[in-house]
Amino acid sequence: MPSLEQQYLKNYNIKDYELPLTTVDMCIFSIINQQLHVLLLKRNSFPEKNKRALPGGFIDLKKDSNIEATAYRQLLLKTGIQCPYLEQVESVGSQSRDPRGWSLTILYFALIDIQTIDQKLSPQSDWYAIKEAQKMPLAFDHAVLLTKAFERLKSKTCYTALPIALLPQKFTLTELQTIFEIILEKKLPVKSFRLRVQTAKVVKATGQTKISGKRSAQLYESTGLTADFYFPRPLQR
Amino acid sequence: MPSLEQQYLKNYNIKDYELPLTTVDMCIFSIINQQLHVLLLKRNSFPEKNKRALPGGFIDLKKDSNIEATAYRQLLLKTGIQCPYLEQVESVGSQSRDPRGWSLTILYFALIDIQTIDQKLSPQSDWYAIKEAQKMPLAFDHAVLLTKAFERLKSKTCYTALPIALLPQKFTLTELQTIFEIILEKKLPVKSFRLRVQTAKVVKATGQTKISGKRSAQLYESTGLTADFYFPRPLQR
DNA sequence: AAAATAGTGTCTCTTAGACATTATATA
DNA sequence: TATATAATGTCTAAGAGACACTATTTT
Repeated sequence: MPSLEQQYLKNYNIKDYELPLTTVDMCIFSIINQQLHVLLLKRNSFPEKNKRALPGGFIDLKKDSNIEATAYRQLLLKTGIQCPYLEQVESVGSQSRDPRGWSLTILYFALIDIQTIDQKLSPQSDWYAIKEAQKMPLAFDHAVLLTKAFERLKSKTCYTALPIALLPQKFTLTELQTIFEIILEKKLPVKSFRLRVQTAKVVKATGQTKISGKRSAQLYESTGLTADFYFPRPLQR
Repeated sequence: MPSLEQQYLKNYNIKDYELPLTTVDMCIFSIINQQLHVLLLKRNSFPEKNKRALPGGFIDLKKDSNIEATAYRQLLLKTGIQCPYLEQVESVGSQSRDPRGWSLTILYFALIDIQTIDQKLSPQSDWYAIKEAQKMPLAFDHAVLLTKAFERLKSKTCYTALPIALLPQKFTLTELQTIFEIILEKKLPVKSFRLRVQTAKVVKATGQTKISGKRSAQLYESTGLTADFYFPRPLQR
């Protein structure tokens, strides 16, 4: 004989309740040509057909065992890459953000190094410089989402070494500093930047050097402490 | 003649898609008897009947125009209060967290001063000290949610003046420091704490004093900068 | 006066930021 | 050798943390 709880669950029907349309949207950031870029897709179906949108889509209750799985699936689908830095930003939901009805999106951002993926993007997707993307009329409330994700990235750049995820495995400290400067949209003092990352042990020298411009530079790599390391003092905004 | 997009929306039926069960759950924090407490409800229906759970519930697509509205509605329903500090923590969703099916919750935390509400709680709800609550077998994954919310509170206590929201409008600096110490579970140096909050201008003296113990103390109040102010240097964890 | 709580003085240490200087590679 | 880029030296300022000290109230 089934328990009361088993009976309850047997009779429970999800379709009896009205639920919000739930999606996962992603800001995939990468540095291209010394500028922060974001991946946008041109929508080829209604609603908001032909407008640019953040990559994303519905949670697939069959395929995705949790929301992060949805995010990784979308990322793989759109960029062909498997394991970048992924972070949940926040969830935005309202009656009005999608004409199809009450809808909710869980916003993530990803940091990738575009050089390390040779995968060709779908013809619908393209990289846009943040500043350009923020001027374009994006689908739904994606302009707001983009700003939220960008703000989070800027904010975390002030107190973590997160931007390392935007570089190839080996990089020079000048390259790293440049990435920080691109994100924060301001110059940083060389000496204290180097002291900061080196005393924090978020990078270690590889012994190798890189000859790109004039004098060759030391190549560094992440120590792997990046994800959870917080600098003792944040950079000024 | 309707446009193609209008036709698409007319034929669009939400019920054609499988959607996650979406709820908003809340950690309502308050200081009682010099300890951080959280409001828990005893569930009186399946599933997880009779277990303690965080207050929360389904988004009401008719009543709630956005997710924050759901959070405020739940808060009013459970505590009778209207305008405390409310912050979204994160969203957690998976196949397995609820026996009814794929479910998603958007987790918020609220900070209230229990003294300022004379509202009686429903007989199902009760305050538990964090340490006690973390030892109890909570419904669903609410133990994990509780820990996430507590972690966020601790973390923000290190670089903002957020705990002010746990106090009545007027308070002494010693009271404020005590709240910080309760949350961070460690003693703080008196001199630098006072310097910190005063130079940051997150509190201002009211001119009034409070006679509670021996020597009377100055009463301060929030300057309202609390929400977005970040101290230039975080407290150590 | 004693005790308890409120509040200040002063020192050290760390680290961001400013700015000058040196080092090393290429052309 | 000139030049550009890489990297270091040295100083200042701000603020956290430690610890000793003073102030004010009640009993």
